[in-house]
Amino acid sequence: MSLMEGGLFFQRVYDIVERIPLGKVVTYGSIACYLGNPRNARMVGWAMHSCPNFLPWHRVILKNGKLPLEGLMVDGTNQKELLLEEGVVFLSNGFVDLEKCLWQIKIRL
DNA sequence: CGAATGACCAAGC
DNA sequence: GGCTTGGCCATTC
Repeated sequence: MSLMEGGLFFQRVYDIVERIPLGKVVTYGSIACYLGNPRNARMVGWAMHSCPNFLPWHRVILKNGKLPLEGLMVDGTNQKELLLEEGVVFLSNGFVDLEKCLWQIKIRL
């Protein structure tokens, strides 16, 4: 609310990201779709770029299961390491196993 | 207010 | 399987 109040969408995105269960992941497209605009995935990504550090930002990935910031260090660690600690399953190609770990958003606004 | 930006997505090669 | 192109639309400058 007080932080980055300029974007209403951003606030919505943060609200959802904050509720992602441990060991689960969500795609940018899913969030955008849940917010009403399936094509807003790009905006969701931008929202995450400015997301507060207390959010589980590492649980938000690309729709094909790939990590957006794979290899890059964020806050002392990388996204894959954080997900592995939570028990997220990775395939041999380095992508997240969406079949097992994709979280279907079932919360009410 | 017009132009640029972006941690995306789908389609095509 | 990977790289390129076009489209999308709220936020920023």
